[in-house]
Amino acid sequence: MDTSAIFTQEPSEPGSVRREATAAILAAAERVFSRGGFEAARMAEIAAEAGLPKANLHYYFGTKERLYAAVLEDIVTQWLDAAAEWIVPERHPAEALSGYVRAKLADARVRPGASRIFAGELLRGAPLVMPFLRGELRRRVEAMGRVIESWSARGLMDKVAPAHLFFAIWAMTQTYADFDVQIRAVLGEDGAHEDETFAAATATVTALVLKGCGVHAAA
Amino acid sequence: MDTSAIFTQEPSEPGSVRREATAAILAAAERVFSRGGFEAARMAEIAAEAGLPKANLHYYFGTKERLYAAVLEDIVTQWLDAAAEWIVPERHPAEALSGYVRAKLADARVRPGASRIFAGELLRGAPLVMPFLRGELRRRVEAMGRVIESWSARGLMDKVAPAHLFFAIWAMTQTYADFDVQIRAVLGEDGAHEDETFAAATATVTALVLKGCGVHAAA
DNA sequence: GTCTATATGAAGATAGAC
DNA sequence: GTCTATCTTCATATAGAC
Repeated sequence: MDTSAIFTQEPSEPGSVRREATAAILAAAERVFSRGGFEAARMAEIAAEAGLPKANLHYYFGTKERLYAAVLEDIVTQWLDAAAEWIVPERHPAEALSGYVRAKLADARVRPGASRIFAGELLRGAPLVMPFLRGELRRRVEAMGRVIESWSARGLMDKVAPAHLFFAIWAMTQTYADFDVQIRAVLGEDGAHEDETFAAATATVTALVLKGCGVHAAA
Repeated sequence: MDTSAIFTQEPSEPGSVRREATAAILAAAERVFSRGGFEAARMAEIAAEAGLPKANLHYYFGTKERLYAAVLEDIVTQWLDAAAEWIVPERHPAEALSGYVRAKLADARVRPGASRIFAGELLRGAPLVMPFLRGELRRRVEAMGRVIESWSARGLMDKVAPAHLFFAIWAMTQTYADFDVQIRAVLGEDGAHEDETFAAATATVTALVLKGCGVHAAA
């Protein structure tokens, strides 16, 4: 073991302890909140997973609700990027929609907890994310809706109700994270067939969206 | 007011008080559990909505968990009937799938609380409905899957992964109950355009399913 | 800045009168 | 069978030593 790092180490960059602690707390909180939502989560459990005393959580975040809000903020921020990357007028709808579906399904698989926390927040009536839903999300859906309409106008796909198409895509993809337990139970999974399940899900959802919207194969 | 009913009334049919009380408790419990799931629900709140003292809930149902289980049982029982009515080999898939989608969307609109309670239970990891998922539901999906495959074999629709098709249908329809708050926020609803929203949802989901599965119009 | 030990309040459950 | 009053438990939050 190289112990020289002790000597070459910076004399504690300001906020480095804070940054590591808050990062550990946020990661632990995402895991715990994803299991049973806000109410079921216990501050003591989050503290234990973060490897810190319970009092530190209150020191850094004040209340349970503010910690939960910080986790939600994290999730929502990353949420919008995938859509902005794929749903752009320059792409052909075949590429855009299949790419978006694939990205959403991959995210549901890699980071199911984030989707579940968001789902739980909506089920509760969205007390905390309501401003986001009515503001930023609504504007994004309107903008993406105009992209869809431009594709329809160019004859690249059928006319559809754009917002409802997004509701459908979100529902079909996020169900693999949110209701994962149901899917495993019905398919009788022991975890061994994960790759086939993912492939079948991708094929099914992509086909429903592309053929369902009458998207012509890209030239 | 006709007070003669006091005299003509039966001398209290056995169990009628019990039946009315348990029905009131179950109805109140479904409303309260649908708002924030098991953990967030308060026995005092259910009692208040049922118009009964809190102790009566414990008298009739023992614990909060058993009351919750009774509500879930109610929901799950009604759950399977719609599927059994529509997904049968005698029907043409165009009629069967569109009828099933319409029934699920109508249910999501009329009884959104039931869908939300089930969603919350799945999000928690399905501690109580797991036996149902692995047993009855799994068998039903397998049976309905054979119906789908028979339609494909007869050339009435494309070959699809039947279980994933059902996951997609459930997701797209139940999202209108579970994430109702998000849909209203994005569409900017004040409750005035409910009928148009329902019509657009039905049209969009039906088109995605029928065209997505390559179902030919019924002869 | 960090953590132990404790206060405070709330919710599920029950004892016991009616 | 019904309900009031109370017990018990436990989770959030904080006070105060280090």
